[in-house]
Amino acid sequence: MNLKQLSELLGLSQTTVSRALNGYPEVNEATRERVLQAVKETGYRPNKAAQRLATGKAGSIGLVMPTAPGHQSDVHFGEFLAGLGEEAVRHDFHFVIMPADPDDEVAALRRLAISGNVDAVFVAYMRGHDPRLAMLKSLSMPYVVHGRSFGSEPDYPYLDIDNEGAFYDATRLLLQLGHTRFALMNGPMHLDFAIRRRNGVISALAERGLTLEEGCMSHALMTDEQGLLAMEHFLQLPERPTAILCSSTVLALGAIRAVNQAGLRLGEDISLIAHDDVLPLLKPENFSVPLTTTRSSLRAAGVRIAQRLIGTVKHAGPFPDQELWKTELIVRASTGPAPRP
Amino acid sequence: MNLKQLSELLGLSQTTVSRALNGYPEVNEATRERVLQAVKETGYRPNKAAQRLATGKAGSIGLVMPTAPGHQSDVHFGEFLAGLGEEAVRHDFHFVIMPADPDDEVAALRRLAISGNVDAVFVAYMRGHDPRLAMLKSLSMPYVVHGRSFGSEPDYPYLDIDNEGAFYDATRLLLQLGHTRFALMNGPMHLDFAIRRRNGVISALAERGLTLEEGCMSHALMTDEQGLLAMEHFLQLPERPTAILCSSTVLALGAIRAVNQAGLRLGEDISLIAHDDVLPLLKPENFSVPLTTTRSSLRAAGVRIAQRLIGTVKHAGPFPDQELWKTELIVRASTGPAPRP
DNA sequence: GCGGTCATCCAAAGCGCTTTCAATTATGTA
DNA sequence: TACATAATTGAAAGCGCTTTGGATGACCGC
Repeated sequence: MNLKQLSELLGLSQTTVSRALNGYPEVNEATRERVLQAVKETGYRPNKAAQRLATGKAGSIGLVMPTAPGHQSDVHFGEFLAGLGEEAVRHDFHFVIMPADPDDEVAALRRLAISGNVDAVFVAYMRGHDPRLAMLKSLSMPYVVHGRSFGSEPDYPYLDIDNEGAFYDATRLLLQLGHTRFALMNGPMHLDFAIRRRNGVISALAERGLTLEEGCMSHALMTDEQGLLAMEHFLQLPERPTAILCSSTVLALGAIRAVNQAGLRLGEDISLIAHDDVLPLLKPENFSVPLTTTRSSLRAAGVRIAQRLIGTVKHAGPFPDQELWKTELIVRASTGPAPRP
Repeated sequence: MNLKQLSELLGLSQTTVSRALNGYPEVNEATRERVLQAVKETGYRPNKAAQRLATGKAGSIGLVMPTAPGHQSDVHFGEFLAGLGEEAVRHDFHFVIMPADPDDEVAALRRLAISGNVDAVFVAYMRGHDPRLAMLKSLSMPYVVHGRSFGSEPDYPYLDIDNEGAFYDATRLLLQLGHTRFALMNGPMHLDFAIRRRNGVISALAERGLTLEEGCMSHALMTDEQGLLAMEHFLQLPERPTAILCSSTVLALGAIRAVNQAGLRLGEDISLIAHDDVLPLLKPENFSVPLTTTRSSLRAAGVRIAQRLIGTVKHAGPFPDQELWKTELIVRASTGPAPRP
């Protein structure tokens, strides 16, 4: 069933039927009713491809999913997607996901954008001086970035959390508890959030005249294995750190395993604060020693970004171009006073 | 830049350019070279919407993502998606993800299929007597199902793992170790895999004249919390089970927490075998007591399903309609001889 | 009774591509 | 040399929808 058939069935022109369907005012209410009724009976659905060709609108937002044979799928990604989805479903939008090799993201993003398959794109895993920004700006397609790009002019639409503030506050808490030997277990160094978190830690330490040694910093993929390795390394240092800042509860998972294996007690010998993206799988309160965390829901960020993207496409009101969310610092049992030497 | 402009630029007809681009044989090689060169220089990309309208092919596969405000995002889903993506990227396919309320999946699937946005669909989280099967069959669109539907005629294309066999074998192993009191921690009862796994356990037990009490079975969402709750319940039974079969490493996470909290030792007081979907986040060998598991990679299943789907759309050779993968039973430290009474 | 305003509706022109049917030229064959 | 055959290329007809630019009456005020 297509428009032509439907209009013939009704004895109307395609024009009128199309207008009735799309809520144009210049069609008689009685006629509109008749059309709507016929749609119900026949189960007519407009062909999206044709609609898109005619209007240029696709009703979908696009994103690039980094993936490769060896590439670990990222829980964070799934959680974010769930947030996007939650909002998209309310507006009858869908996503187009373009899987791409992580090395090929710029090109993949461009392909996606000019494919005509999407009305807007969303970009995550921002890096310092991210090359995608220039590309996005040249594209004249709505976009929102999750995170920011350190070193780039902040003149693009983004939603980010205050990573620096979060880790600054967390570090201050540990300082107040008397800790003096710190270590930071971070995400890959080229990623924006990792840069800012490190800066947060460093500036809080600097206020007390402390510094973060190179050996007390790890930058790695946020997997539990890397957490284990990093922590094992920290624990073997001559001046073993007593305060650990950790960029993810996933890293914390491995880190705590290392702590246990070393026969140390979390919250007593070692204090640890992790950033919590509110992954359903990894609740900080469910760790054997509940984790002190800086919290910000990744899923909520997904919802918000979808809102902004879809809103922009639909020309529904203006949206703030830049949003910076504060995180919460939630104290649980994994932090305690620095052990007496 | 569109086809018309490109063809004018080249002094050729749209027909010839189109054919050159799509690899038709009836175009002179020299001409084809010239066209390809021009494409490079101009950066021309065919408009997908137009292509789709003309051919009816979309170059994408669709799937429904269950999601809702309260709905927990599922790690299993993300992992599967990664597998699909890995294969899709090789063929320049993308996905269209339609987020939908879990109660609305049949309708969402239908909408997706007839939207014209996808060439094939994929369906997961199969249930007993799944109503989506009838719908899919009526659709005349290629599809592959992950899992099967207990109680339905197996005349649809699927990829499944031998859930019954896996849990049968696991149960037998525990029987051989001398266990006699069993419990099963399963996924939601309406899901096909849960039904089959339960049957596997029951039939292995039956061979020894044993049965699985109603109280020794839990059917719940596969989250660590549910694992904790279920295990706490099991541990309070008068005849406490010593052998636990567990449908997911995620459930096991919570279950083991309960075991530890009760002061029991895994692998000694309690033996546990979990099914391992090979989630990067949850490696059985990284548990404090490494887990004995039945293993089958969810990601590999994703890759394979994408292969079949894309292959079918591209008319690339015939594919087996039904595949049943065996699982591996890998013994680690979480299983041991039944404790002496 | 006439120009003017509304309220409705329609014919037809795209949107950018693929594909059928035909035309044109080059190549071989008798 | 004349004719069948193969190799290339094009014109034009869709694919199913939206939208522009009129029609066609009905209704009004003068």
